[in-house]
Amino acid sequence: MDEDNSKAKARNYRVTSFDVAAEAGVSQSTVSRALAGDPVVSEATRLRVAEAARRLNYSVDENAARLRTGKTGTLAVVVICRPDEDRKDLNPFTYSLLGTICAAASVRGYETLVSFQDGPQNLSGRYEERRKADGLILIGTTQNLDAWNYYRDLGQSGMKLVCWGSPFDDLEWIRSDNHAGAVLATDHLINAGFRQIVCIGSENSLQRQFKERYDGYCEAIHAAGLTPALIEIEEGLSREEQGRRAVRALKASGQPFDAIFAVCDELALGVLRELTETGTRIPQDCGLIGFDGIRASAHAMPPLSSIQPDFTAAGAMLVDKLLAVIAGKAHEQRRVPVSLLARESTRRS
Amino acid sequence: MDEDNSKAKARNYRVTSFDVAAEAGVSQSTVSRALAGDPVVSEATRLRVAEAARRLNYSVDENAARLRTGKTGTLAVVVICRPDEDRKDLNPFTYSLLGTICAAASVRGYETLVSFQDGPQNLSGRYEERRKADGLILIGTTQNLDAWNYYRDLGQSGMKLVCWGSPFDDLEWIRSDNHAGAVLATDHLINAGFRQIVCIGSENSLQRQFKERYDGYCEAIHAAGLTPALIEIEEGLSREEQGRRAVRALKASGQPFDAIFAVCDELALGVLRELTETGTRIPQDCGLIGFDGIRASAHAMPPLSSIQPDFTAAGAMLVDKLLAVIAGKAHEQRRVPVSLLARESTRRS
DNA sequence: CTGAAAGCGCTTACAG
DNA sequence: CTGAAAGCGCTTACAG
Repeated sequence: MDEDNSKAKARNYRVTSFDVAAEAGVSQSTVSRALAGDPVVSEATRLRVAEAARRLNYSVDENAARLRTGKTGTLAVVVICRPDEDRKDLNPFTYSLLGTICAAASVRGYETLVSFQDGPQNLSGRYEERRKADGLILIGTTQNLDAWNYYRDLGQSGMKLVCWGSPFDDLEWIRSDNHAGAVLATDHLINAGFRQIVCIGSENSLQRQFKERYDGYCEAIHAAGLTPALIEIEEGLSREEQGRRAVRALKASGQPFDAIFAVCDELALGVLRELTETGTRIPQDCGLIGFDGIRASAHAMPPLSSIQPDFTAAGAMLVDKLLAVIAGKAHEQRRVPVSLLARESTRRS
Repeated sequence: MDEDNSKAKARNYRVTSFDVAAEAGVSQSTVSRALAGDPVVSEATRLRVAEAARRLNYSVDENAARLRTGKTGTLAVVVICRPDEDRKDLNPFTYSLLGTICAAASVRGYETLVSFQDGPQNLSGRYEERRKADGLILIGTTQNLDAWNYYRDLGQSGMKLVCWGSPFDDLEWIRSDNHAGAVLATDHLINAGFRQIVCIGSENSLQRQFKERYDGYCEAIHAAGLTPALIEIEEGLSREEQGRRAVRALKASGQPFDAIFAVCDELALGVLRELTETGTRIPQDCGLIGFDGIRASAHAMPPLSSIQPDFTAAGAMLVDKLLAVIAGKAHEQRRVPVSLLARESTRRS
């Protein structure tokens, strides 16, 4: 501890560009230009400065640079949580997206300031005003409407903001190609030989993607000359519980079914559990496919077929759209391509 | 788009503390003090300034404040990935930890700068030098040794750094109470009536926690008058594949077993899959418990018993230890408490 | 309790 | 190609 203290004191003096300038025998402005890679400085000088900086273990103070340039080189990522939700229990889909956003930002030379927000005392998106970030990416649950209204207002007032799957059309958004994905899922069931395919999902949810997926399902069902059927999920429950209850409602309805398309994986996991526990075997008695491609669906028994968005593309598109908004340019891309993950739960033997 | 442009131009002029000063009829220094809540300013003045700031929609430019104070109010969180690993496929345990770290930092008034790092071109922890963060929290896989060596060097050279489950003792670390957790898991199996309990794990892995868990297992086994047995996992594979192969090795060995303690959940999921596919029923033919409490284990069929660290405590301890390191204070806590998640995979009926 | 002034460490016109 | 100087927007001794 004591040695550390003396070390800490030695580090208290900060090496600045003036020190490097003295060391290299040039002016401070030249140091700044050389280190920034300004092509106007001669190669010889650039090397001399770089060498001096290395010797002194110098790094640019990016706070000072930012103050001068007005740019932060940082993007804020806000993850909206349910008010009562533990931070560790977030939807894994959200976490995957967070990972690819940070990766995409990094590749483009930006840092990412991440925060998890839920209640009103917790909502704060004024990163631009406080000069902490150049713009903001919003992801997370659509079920926290207060939070989305807060950010909608900020978006209206000119804040640079893009989001994943917004419940509102007046924000800049990116989403999975839900329609195409639902067609893919439904066609997959049809091709496997299933005929009485029920959709467990919603026409009215704030989750716009649920409606989009239901529409895609209907289109594929009609194209095959079959009849669509929807079990609407109950609001205000966990996805797993919604899935369980939808199965009970389906069974109680007497409606015949040989396969289920659940509009998200967490729903599908509840469906799977309820069916299995009540003696319906997957896929022998009932085929099942979800949507989102979360890891848990691969670990389910049997492994659950799903539709997976290209997460890497999703992160890149969110970052690129935000950078376009910041630059005041147009950015038309909105839909992330999806693909089929065919696993055992849809294998008709 | 055109309306937005004019708006953007109008916002181009930045409101500063001087503008607020003029509006409130006080000096700029008073504005700074009033907004910082300095108790020396009179209540009347403070209110007048706050009102003026609100009218002008003013926010402190935190870059400027930081330049002046030398503090960033930011903690860097670096997630170490495997070099070949997709950002979206990270261990869910890591993501849960990331969530609770960000939450704990936020409660303590700090922002979190998050980055995912893998290869050498990608490693950069010099947040302090560049004045981007006051310190760094390191989490993620222990399997990327290059990355850990890089950060070990930074830690040695005085950087403020704490990590989760370091492979090195000379860094400041926090870990689950692995010994107690393993005892909990093993006693749980013993109490359920299992007697031939095999551990699938490692004595030599860089993952120190694997050894700690194995030791806890041995202690509980010996205390019950039973005989321990370890199947050592093979290096360089995915955890799931390691689990599968360990089961094959176990079966090939002819060693009798009626339960398995897998030292992490991802391993346990591979074990579960291999056993189920080869006709061994869980828990009727073999009990199974993992460690880490990841979500996928709850969704497995049957749901997998596990040992769960208190993630909220883990995030808080990491942040508190880092803040202690930054302040030059001692912080003794290192072990995160764990608890048993008893599910079907250990239910002996 | 309040104000005038210095200075944090850069970048970037402006000269040469 | 390089240097001297201004200034980004704050906080905080120093006076009063």
